[in-house]
Amino acid sequence: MTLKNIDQLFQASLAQSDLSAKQKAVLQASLMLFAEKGFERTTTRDIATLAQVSEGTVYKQFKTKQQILDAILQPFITQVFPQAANEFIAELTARPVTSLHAFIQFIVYDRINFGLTNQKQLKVLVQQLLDNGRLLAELGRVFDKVLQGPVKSILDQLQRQGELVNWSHARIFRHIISTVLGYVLPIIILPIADPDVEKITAEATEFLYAGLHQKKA
Amino acid sequence: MTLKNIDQLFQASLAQSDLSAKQKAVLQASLMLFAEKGFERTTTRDIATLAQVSEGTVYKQFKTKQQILDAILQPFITQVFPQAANEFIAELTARPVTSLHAFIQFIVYDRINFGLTNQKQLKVLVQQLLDNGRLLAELGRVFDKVLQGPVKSILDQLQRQGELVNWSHARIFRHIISTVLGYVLPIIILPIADPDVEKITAEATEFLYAGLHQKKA
Amino acid sequence: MTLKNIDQLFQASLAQSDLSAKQKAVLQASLMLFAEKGFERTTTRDIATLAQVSEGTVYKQFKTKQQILDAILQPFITQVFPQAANEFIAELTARPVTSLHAFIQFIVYDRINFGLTNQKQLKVLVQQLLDNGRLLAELGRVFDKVLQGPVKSILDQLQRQGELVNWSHARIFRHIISTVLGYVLPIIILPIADPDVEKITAEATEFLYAGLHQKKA
Amino acid sequence: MTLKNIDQLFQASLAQSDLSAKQKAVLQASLMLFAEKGFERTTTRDIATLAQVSEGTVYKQFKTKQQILDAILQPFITQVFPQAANEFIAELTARPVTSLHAFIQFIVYDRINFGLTNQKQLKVLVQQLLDNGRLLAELGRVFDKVLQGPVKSILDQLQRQGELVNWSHARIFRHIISTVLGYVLPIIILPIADPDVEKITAEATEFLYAGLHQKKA
DNA sequence: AATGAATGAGGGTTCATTCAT
DNA sequence: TATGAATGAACCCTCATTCAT
Repeated sequence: MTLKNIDQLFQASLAQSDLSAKQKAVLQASLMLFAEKGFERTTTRDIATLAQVSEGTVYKQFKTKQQILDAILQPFITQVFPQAANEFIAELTARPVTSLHAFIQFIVYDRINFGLTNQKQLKVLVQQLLDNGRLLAELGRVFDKVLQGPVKSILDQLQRQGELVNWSHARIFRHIISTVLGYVLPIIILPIADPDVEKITAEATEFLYAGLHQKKA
Repeated sequence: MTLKNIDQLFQASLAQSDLSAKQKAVLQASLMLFAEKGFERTTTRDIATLAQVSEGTVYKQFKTKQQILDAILQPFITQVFPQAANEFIAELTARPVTSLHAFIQFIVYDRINFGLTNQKQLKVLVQQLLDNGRLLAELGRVFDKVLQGPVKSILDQLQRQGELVNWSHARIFRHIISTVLGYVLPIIILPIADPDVEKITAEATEFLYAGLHQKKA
Repeated sequence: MTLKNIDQLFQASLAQSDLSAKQKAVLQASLMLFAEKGFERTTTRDIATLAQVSEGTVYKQFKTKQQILDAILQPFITQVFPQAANEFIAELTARPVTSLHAFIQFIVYDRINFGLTNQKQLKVLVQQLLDNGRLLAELGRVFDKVLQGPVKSILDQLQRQGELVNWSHARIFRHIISTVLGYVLPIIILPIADPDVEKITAEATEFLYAGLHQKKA
Repeated sequence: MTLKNIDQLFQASLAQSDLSAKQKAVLQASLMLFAEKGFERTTTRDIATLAQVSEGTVYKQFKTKQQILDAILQPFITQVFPQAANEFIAELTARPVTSLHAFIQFIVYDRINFGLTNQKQLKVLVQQLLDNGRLLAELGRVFDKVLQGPVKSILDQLQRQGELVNWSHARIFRHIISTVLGYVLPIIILPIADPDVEKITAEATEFLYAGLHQKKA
């Protein structure tokens, strides 16, 4: 069974770390608070309180508040995102790609759900990405990796079939991502209560398909 | 002569305000510092020093540090963006819309330049948008307004001509914006030294045109 | 009129500094507390309270607690001790040196009084000298300077008269200092209530005279 | 074979105590660290680490950090110093006292060597003596005791022979100690690399002999 | 007995904000 | 009006001490 939720992936990542239960609670609480109020406005006392732990315990494992943030971000880069990518790839390869439209529809639906399921976590990440170029760079590397595996062969196949425009895979990905984010980010930021996922998916898919499919000569 | 630079618009906005020269210097300095280091990491002493003003003076006009931020953000909403929108509209109406492709090309080129010219200011804004939903909402209202004026008639015309897909203007705008941001935001965040504006414009235009033009029956 | 009291010299040193009244109060309070409880056991809150000042004010002038200590020690080196040395020299030159015995008697009496009058200040200094070799080195330089001026001519003269042993002035000084400290330091550390200055002076003088005067062939 | 080194005496003192090996390691490590960085700047974690012991173990025997210091200081008072004194006395009695000059020369040479061999330990002690008057008082009692045994008879004999001035033994001792410390303490504090023991001994002996021997009528 | 994770009071320091001059 | 010294709450972090295992 696949995990579609960053929380679960984050838990799993924590589970296989050598941190004690309390240290994990610290990271957990930090994630919540950083998402809610931002890094700067979260105090170490807040963290300790929410984690039901003393302030001293917070600093047992992590030397500084910044290291807590790093400890949260690092698994995102090295674990959560690759893992999410892998599962995404797994689902992709599980089903035979019948057409470009089906492919786009799947991706859009999958990623929109992913985004909406993990609103809180994405918010922290986006905030940090803004003054942490390194983070974005590493995230870029994850995308590159995704673009190598089965995605590459699917795109190649679709291009060979003359269904998909002959652009670089990176460019195609950029368009897909920005279109999806065009729907997801506003929802994350304002928070919109009940987004109509079906409608969103339909709209994004329709636009992307039109933009990416090969026009017949 | 038109202003393409937020700085100039911001100056102009300040000029017609009833703030003293020192208060303007405070806002100016605050903008610089908030962009550079973020709101939280900027101290009122930093601001006073850069503005060549005493800390007391900073608090003469603004009751709190937060009010300084508001004072910067408010003109963005009420002045800078509408002004930018108006100029954008003015340029748009100045030239007769010959075709959807030309229209898209113009918008994309114009907005990409706008974005790249104002990287610093946009960074502050994006940062604030993340934990200030109200800001995004107001920004949305500005967009709505832009979508009423000449843009509306242009889009209507293009749709009547059968060139532009029959989607809502808001949706069309969303696709344009997200596609442009897909190129601009990475440049703002990492900072990429010399972006190839021509290539970016060509790619975004090509994709948007394909995605938005009406397929003949 | 001469100042025999480090407190007064310290005040005078403060008076001609550009520190505000509150900053001076901070240094004053720090001196008291460092003497009483030691540097480490004195908190910045203690200092603020005794100085009748907020903790923020303590840090207006001095960036760290250590800098407060430095600010106290530095004038000791550059002002208080040279000043004390100068006054000592002045008194020395004021009276014609009639004999080695009178010379020793005067020095011993003067320095013992100096030490007993400034017990508290000396205690801070001695404590700091222990883990601040630089301080001792600079103090050494002050002694060197004292050994140049009129003291030099007096010792030279006494040696030429065949009254004083033909040792280096530094060595002679070392013996004088250690003998005086042999009486003064125990009083400073335990604190002995009412030291018999007359008796102490007599004993130290008798011993030093015996040790330092030239035995006739 | 005699022990001239406080370390060895301290070891011996530990050996006959009922402390476990780990507790001894704690005291050992504490001594090292207190000497190096001072009591306040030494953390219990430092001690535990150097002693290769857990922090819990440190607190098994000693209720507080202060008790560790006490546990170190107490043997100095009750064991190390008396032991050192006894050995000093033993050596003294082993050789017949031929003259005042030989007596002084022996003491000076012996104590200067003692001081230079145990620089680190003396530094801790001196530091503690400064804000621990009780310690100095007890040290005084040790001196008193030394002044009772064979030293007393030697001094008596020298005084009867008309070689040694007729001052109280305490006073004579004070002069000897302060003269020796006048050479030893500066070496301990700055640390001077290679002190010329021969020269120091010669100088101190010469001065003390002149100061203490009986002038013929 | 030994461990070391956990505690929490308190330390030095910062900084938004106030106010006497 | 403008200043910047002064304030003090609150921050991040340390460390002596405790206690479950």
